[in-house]
Amino acid sequence: MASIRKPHTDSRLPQVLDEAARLFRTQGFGGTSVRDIARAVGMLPGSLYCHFATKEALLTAVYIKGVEQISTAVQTVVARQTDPWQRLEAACVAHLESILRDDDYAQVVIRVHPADIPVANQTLIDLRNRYEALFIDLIKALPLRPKTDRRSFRLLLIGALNSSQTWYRPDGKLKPRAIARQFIALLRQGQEVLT
Amino acid sequence: MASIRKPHTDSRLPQVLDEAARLFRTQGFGGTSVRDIARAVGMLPGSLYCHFATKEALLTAVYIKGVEQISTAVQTVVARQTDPWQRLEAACVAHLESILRDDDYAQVVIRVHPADIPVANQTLIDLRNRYEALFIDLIKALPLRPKTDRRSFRLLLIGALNSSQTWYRPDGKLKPRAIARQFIALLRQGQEVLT
DNA sequence: TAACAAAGCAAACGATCGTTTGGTATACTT
DNA sequence: AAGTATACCAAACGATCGTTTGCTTTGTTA
Repeated sequence: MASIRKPHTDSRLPQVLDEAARLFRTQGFGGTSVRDIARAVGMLPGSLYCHFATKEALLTAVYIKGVEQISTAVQTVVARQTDPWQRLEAACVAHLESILRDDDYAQVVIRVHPADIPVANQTLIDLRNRYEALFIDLIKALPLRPKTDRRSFRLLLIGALNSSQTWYRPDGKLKPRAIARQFIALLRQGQEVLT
Repeated sequence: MASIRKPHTDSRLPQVLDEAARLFRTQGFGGTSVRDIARAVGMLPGSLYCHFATKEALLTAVYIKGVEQISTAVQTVVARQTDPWQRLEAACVAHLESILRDDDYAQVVIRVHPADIPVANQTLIDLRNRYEALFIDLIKALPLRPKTDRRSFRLLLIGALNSSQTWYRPDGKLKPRAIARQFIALLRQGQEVLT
């Protein structure tokens, strides 16, 4: 029988994750050294390795929490809607608010590209896909024209949403809600029944 | 009067650019060392600095060539079409073929994010924008519904196109032509006049 | 043909990187 | 109360990084 020990109550692991997420988001993975993270928390660089075997393992932990949090955010707002299009738009709003404004962890998931982290590449891709699977279901429920390729629809929408990180400015005109509304409108009006 | 001297004919500058583009594309900017590039060309690391003051300056040179080449590719195919929608679709096909298949330089422009290169950030953004301006004109010529926000239209489309680099597989079903056709179809049918 | 400048070699510099090792204090378990 | 594992400190290791310096070769210009 394996007995489970409680960890020390004074562990600074949560703060390590928070600062890592904040720094990875602002400076990228390669642009952030383990010394940066340690300094932000107020500990020594080597101490980080009590919690993580490698820098990539720390990134993976941030990634996991990011996927969890954005998944929760999306599912929460989706549950409040019944109409398929409104559910999708609500998902897009929550997605954008997470990766543009609210959530350092979620921002890392989009900002840090798996292709740039060879040793954790497939792990990070799997985590991304686990989240994007939510959109597969949302789009499956959409009343689209016959012969519409739902995969293309999803790749178009998610690609556009994630790319907003490159041009979004907090002081700009387009806020997350407006972006989602515009994108969904452009896609939705193509699916309306011709009368 | 400034006299112009021809550079040495045996300069390996072109090969340096080629190998840099190839390595930046496959391994990213941070994942490629100047030693990697020098070794690929067959010269010593320090010799690169006869041509470039910094590693970022080398990246910028690759970026410039990438923007030039993809601009040329797009403008060439666009010129063959007259219908606004066909012009846009032709542009998307050329864009995708460049960044997914044909052009190491163009791939670097999309693959390497300005946000990850602080010292050249604005320069790289400006180069990207110079290219994307082509799409502003193409979209301006589109017969869209009244009140359609053309900026959102452009951000949606270009974001989706560029994101294809993260999921595109050369042996997959969706080739560049098909991706462009699908994306344009999804956007175009929303603009058709209701009868 | 003499002078000059570009291209590259050879070797190293200083800095920074991720990580390791060994010791210590503390909190939890039994 | 004794034992044990966790969390962190302190200090350093080895590797790799972008870059610099001084010299040599070579092609171009005048």
